[in-house]
Amino acid sequence: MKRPTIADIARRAGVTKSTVSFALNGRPGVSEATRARILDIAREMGWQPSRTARALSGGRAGVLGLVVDRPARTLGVEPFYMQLISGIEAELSSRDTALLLQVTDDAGAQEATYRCWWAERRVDGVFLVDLRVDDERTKVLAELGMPAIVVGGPHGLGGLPGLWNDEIAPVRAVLEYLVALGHRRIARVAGLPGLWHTVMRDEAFERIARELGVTPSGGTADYTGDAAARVTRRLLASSAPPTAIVYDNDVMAVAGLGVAAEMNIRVPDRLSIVAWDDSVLCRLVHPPLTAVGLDIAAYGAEVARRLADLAAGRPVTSACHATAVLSPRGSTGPVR
Amino acid sequence: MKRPTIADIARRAGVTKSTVSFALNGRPGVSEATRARILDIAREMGWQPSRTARALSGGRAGVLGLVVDRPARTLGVEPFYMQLISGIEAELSSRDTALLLQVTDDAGAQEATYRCWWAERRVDGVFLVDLRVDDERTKVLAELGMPAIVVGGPHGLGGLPGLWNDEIAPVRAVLEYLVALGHRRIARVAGLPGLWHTVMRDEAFERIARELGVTPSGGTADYTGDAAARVTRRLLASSAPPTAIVYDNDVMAVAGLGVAAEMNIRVPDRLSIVAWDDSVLCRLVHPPLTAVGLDIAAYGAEVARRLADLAAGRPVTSACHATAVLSPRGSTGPVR
DNA sequence: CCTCTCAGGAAAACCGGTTAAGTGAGCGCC
DNA sequence: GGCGCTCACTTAACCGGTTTTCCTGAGAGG
Repeated sequence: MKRPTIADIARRAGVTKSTVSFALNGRPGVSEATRARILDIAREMGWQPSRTARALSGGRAGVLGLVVDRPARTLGVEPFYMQLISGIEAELSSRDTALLLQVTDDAGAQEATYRCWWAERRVDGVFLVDLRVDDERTKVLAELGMPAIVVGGPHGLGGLPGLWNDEIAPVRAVLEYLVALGHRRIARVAGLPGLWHTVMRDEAFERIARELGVTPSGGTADYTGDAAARVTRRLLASSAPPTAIVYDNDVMAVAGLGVAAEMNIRVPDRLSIVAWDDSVLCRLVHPPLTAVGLDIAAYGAEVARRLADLAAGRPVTSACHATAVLSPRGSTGPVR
Repeated sequence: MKRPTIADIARRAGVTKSTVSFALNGRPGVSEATRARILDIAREMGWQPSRTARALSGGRAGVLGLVVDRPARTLGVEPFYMQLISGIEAELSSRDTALLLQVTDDAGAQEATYRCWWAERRVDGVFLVDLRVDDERTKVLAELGMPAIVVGGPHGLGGLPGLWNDEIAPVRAVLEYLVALGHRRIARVAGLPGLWHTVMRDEAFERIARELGVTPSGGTADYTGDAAARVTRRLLASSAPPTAIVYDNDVMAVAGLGVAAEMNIRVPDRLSIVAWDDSVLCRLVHPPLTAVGLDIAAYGAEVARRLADLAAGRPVTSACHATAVLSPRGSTGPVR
């Protein structure tokens, strides 16, 4: 009960392997009658092409890779990646391409993973996420000549194409919204320093805040609730505490809300909270969090589309994908 | 600048491909001197075996598959899967095996995916998660003769080995804990009906509650915050509302906490909340949630180990992996 | 000195496809 | 009638490994 191969089909059809291959792939050089007969036999025998054989012969693995290096615990609770992955998946599955996932705790191992995957021809290309400023990985990928797309990063990094989102406009939207509510002391709890979008937002926040006559303050955390809680406690315990805090992801914002509850600071009466990375998490808590978000699954799909094109040899340009929009909910209100 | 193949090594070493293959795989039939020379050359040329070639020749893909069919939005916020995946990953990467992931919204497509993967020899085996009672998938897998392990299900399903956790003892632990705090009206918000562990917990909850003289109540939700919130509102609005609610996952428990806040019901003063599936999410909110949990990453690693063994042809038995433990935190307290 | 044995390595088949090159029949055209 | 052309298909090489079979030469033993 072995699975059928094209050789089996060829034998049954009384032709050769190559004819079968041509017929099954819809290429010219086979008469319609023969083609129909071959297709019938293939269907009847339940033939499916062997991925590995195709990959070996065609030189393409039909697999794209994604390395995520955040500790498992952090990763689990942060919706961003799962949404991105599911968006990528949706696009790839329609293209008959698979996603190879690697979850690491070690940033250094990532480069090694890329080298290994490429050397083994295990993947046709990779998604580069969590781009840092002066990211070494872009150089490695460029050097390897490995198709790669920078998810959330600018163009021109080692010549790799990127797909990013507008990080400036949402910062302005959030600040103008808070200012309109009367807030003048606004803090920002930033995510991992060194990440490209963190730097972008930091810079925009500082600049636009001053422009709007707001006193910016803030701190840095690593996207975990614990770190965000520490920063939030410090901010709220200061002599001139902020009346609004903007968090760089949803997890930290929820943690901030928890700290407010713990300190008996009512939200939004005495403190407004805004989350980046809108997700169900924001609507899970009470009050629901005002958040800046976009359709991450759609973003993932677009990124996947571009990387697939790139891996297939088609040229891909860099682009800005979308601008996150602000969804006001219960966690923000006029300053007392 | 092509990557080196064993043929290149053979040419440089003045031997044949087969000798190189034997040398590189540590098989007998090659003199130590020749072996050392070949290994040197291979290292110098930066040779890496081609996955696809190995897979084609050896008949093994070096890939294990996981199909998760929950909508992207739900999945993203639920830490369980990411932790499981990262545990699986950790184990597999040390075995030089990859994880193929498919995220579906459609339960029906899952069976097709298995068939396709197996026909294309894309994977050597699959993880079967979210086991339902009378699950059709076990039959399909058994029929295909595809190595598979049931994650969180009993033994004997179509002969597939399983690795599950003790679902009974934690139910007893939670109920005894709540009873000791004086609770007599305890509700349970169950997860997706039809899932094996939901049924197990339902049954255990009912039985042990009666045994302890507790009036059980409850409802069913689909693991989403929205559904859990609806059920919670109904429970709390009833004439004899529960003094404690046990939720089948962390996301629903957080939603329940939100509903309590929205209804001005103080936790734990007037309502105690217990979450299954402990995760950072439980410690993110205020008060932090009392939860029943276990090391899911370790569970994933053990499951991966077993499936890898199975795919390699080694016999694997079913087993109970662990018993979740109760971590009391701020969301539970003595009944008023 | 002849044979037997066996290690070390060569040759070739194989896995399941793709693809370039070759072949023979049928046909139109001058 | 011969030439060239196209069509439909065959032959054979190739992808990069693994594995089986076969060959050769050296050393041991009688």
